[in-house]
Amino acid sequence: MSNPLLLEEQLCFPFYAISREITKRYRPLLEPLGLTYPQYLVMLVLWEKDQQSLKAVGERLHLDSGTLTPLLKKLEASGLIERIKNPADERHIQITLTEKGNSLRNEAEQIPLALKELLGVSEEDFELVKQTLNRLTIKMNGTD
Amino acid sequence: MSNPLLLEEQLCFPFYAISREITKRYRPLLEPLGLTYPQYLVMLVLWEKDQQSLKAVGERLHLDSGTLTPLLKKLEASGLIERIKNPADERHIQITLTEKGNSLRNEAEQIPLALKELLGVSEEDFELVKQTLNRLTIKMNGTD
DNA sequence: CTTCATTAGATTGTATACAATCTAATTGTA
DNA sequence: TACAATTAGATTGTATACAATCTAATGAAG
Repeated sequence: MSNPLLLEEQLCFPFYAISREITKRYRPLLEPLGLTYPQYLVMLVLWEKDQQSLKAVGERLHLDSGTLTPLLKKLEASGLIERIKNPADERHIQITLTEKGNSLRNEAEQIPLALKELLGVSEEDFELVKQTLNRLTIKMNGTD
Repeated sequence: MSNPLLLEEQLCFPFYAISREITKRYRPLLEPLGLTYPQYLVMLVLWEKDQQSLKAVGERLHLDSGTLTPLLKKLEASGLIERIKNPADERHIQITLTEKGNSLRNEAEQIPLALKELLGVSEEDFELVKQTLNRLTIKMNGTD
């Protein structure tokens, strides 16, 4: 029986390491767009569906207001989004893409393919990993 | 052809989300030991092999001095490690476990199993994911 | 022996994460 | 209608990450 405290035995570590590695490889692709990786994720969510509340975006990305409030303010300062209180319920803010935020989508469209090439992962591996992770996510959520 | 900018189409996002979710689930297990998750990883590395330089630990965890210096100072403040300049080459610091740091290992030994149960991942899934990720790591490193 | 390049850590500045708390707005209910 | 509970965001405080820069120590070449 091997040492259960070996780094390689932990499921956690590969996720931690790979996640950071991927983020790092996004950087040069996102820099021309003026986005960080979490900011890019927020933009993805908004490009899918404009005009969402902070809470809705947060649920999609599993991020709370402590993370999103400053991040959204930065995107607002960059002129990509607007944060407007919902008149119907002033507790909500509506996050809306600006013209600039919308058109940034065109440039972003090249990123997924460019990243795949940067990672050097084959299409089969890509699909295998995606499916494996989806299974894992479902299982993990099941214990919530 | 589906939208390549869909969040679910990104390989990146599951890693990002799962990695943070796992870290979150470690928290209640590590809190009694007075460790954060990255601090726990450093301790794992030191329990494997005591007396390493910051650089060696960093290479194992893919972390640089910008992250490790403050983290190691916290572990030192907790009395778990010592940071001593190597007399043979004063550019290196030797990171050494204290008595307390060594004995913490006994309490840590229960954590991997406890986490597995917390995640609710079957042994087969656990192995499948581990192998899939190892393959991916190799591929990714291949492009370095 | 000196000087220049290299190396290991430390430091600085920016950007997340996230628990905990706070505040204002809304809702449920006696 | 009052008023407690709930809810959405904002704020605060702590702990990473990491690029970029700095510093001190070592090594290499002339």
